[in-house]
Amino acid sequence: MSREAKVPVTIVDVARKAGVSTATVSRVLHKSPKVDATTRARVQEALEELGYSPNIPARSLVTKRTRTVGLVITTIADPFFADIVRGVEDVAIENDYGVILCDSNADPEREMATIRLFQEKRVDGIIVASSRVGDLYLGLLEKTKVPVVLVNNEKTGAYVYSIGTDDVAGGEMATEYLIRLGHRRIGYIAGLADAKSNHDRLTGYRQALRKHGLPFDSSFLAPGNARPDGGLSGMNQLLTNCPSLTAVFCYNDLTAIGALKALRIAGKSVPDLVSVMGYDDLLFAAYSEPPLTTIEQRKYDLGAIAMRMLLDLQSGVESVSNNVLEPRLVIRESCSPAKS
Amino acid sequence: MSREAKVPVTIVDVARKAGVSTATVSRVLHKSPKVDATTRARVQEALEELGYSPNIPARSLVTKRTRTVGLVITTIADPFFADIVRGVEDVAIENDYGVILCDSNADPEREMATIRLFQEKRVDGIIVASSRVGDLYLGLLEKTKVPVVLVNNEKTGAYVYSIGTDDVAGGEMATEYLIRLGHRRIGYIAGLADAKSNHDRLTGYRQALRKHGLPFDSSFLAPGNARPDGGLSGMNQLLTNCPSLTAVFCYNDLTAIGALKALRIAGKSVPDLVSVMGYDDLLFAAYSEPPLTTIEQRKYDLGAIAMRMLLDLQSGVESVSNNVLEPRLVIRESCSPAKS
DNA sequence: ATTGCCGGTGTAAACGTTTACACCACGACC
DNA sequence: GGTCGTGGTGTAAACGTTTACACCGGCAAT
Repeated sequence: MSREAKVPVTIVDVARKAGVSTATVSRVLHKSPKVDATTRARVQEALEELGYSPNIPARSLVTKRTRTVGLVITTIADPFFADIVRGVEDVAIENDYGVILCDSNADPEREMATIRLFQEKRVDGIIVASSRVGDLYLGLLEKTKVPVVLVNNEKTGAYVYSIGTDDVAGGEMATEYLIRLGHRRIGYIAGLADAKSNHDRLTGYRQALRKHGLPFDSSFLAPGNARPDGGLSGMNQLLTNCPSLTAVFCYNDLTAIGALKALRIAGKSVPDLVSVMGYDDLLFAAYSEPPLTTIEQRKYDLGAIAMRMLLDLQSGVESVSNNVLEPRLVIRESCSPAKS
Repeated sequence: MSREAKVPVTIVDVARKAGVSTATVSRVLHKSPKVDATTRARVQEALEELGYSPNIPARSLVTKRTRTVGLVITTIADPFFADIVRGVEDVAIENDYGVILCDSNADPEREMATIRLFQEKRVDGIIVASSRVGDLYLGLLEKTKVPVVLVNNEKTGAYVYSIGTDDVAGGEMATEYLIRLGHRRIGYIAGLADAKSNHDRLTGYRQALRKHGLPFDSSFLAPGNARPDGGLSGMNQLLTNCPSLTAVFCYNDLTAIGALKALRIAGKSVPDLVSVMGYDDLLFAAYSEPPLTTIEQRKYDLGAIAMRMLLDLQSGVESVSNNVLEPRLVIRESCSPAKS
């Protein structure tokens, strides 16, 4: 306003202006009770007038807290991770934390660069939603003691916590629904082979089969890559190898839209000739043709809870180390009773 | 290895171990040429053995550079922004920069919190891909002198630079293609009303109409929100108000998939009865039913270039202040010649 | 009236770097 | 044999905070 703010206003400028020491300024900044009301007011005013903005890096130097967390995900291009990011961020910003994002793209070199960056920036915690990587990080945290929370990838170890969806339950739920609809020959199009979530969903699938006395046939399995193109090629493979399939469970919704496209090209109508089940319940699942029956994960909550765990860890609250959220079946139109 | 690293290894630990001063250690860290080869080797070794990791916040205190940029986007849930984020990040990490991400969600309160956070963290630059917000930021940067680059939202001002797609060309290109296919009554489903990109695309649409001597009819315009639900309701409105439309240009692909769904529900087949044009060329545009004809934006490059501009600004290179990328028409199957 | 306590405040050290400046030894030049 | 670089190194101040500790003055208790 009247006062023209010199670019970097420091605590000593404020102190001088208010006629107090820097210690006192610092105290009012931290709402310490041990400062007289009138002094506080005077400082408050100086703060305003000068347009003071605390220098967090400087503060970090002495407090050893940066109010920053690192978040590494497989790829932001997958809307599933986008929602996780939203969750993390919302609770971070509520608590005046910043989030440094890195998508690893499953590139090991990139991952190492990310770790190094997080270390050098002295982040207060790390959230890893990149299932492939989990293991790599164990080394890091042993040394740096920075708390890590893993999303959808529980692991054990000191300073390691996790939050995830019960993917075996999800896989079972999906498969069981298909079985209930009368399907007997059900395929599975996989995600990234080394992802825990892929492994778990497949386990759920096999569990459901067993539970209903259905044989497991490994030729019903097709590889995928958690992306539409993988769903497309996986479905094509299934179509040529096992034309008798009447339903297919896809690792995720992205895979499913690829499968849908393959089916469309092959002229097999969905769900009349083959039923398609997704996983994740992404936004567009409701908009595909036909709308996708899928398993909902609480993506946003996965992120929000992960961040909250980190916050608790900061403040010394010892939170549970392994959290799991239940998946939920969302019925739309891509699955129908098997023709007998 | 043999040496057990004490958790926070500082430059003085290294100096002691190598028998040199901290200044020398700092010099080898920065590859200063003015250090003897044998000394350098000795320091190098100490560095390794101690597992030293520089403390960036501490460094920032003296250099006044944090190697961090702030990125604010409308919402990470829109894959368009996800790609921008990827672009920013890729070039950031290549240059050892960190990116603090914030999605504003078009919430003004949230936006202010974001700005404050960026300020306090003393970011070296800010990238704004949240068109609505641009203006808000002008105030901030006047004071802090931190360089800002705006994506798809050029503005003028000191310290403000921009990179964007030529949206009026894009809008014109889209509309013109429909006109060439013989369409005469073409609707437009809008995005966020106050977004520059929405305004520009609409301008392009009107320009194409005028160019081909077609009248502009404001009842052919429907509101949207840049999301599928807005596309759905916008299309429904068009369907009831102007049943004679044979084509519709959508603000973006997300809007288009909503429109596609509305059309499907109404039993109007695409593209036979009505042609649908999108914008952005998101990944799933190739997977929708029918595959979407759309205008491609170089989303990734938008982000990458923005980050590069910031980097140039840091190093004093005076880069051009207003960059624009050309859009491109991607023909798939959602548009066909008008039935006469 | 002395003592003790305590609310309120200031002093100064510490955090981990970078860097201007001073210094030293040594060889080259005159 | 001085003088002058000059390559290599160390010293110490600075960056903006927080916080342990000391200090002071006044009030209550004795």
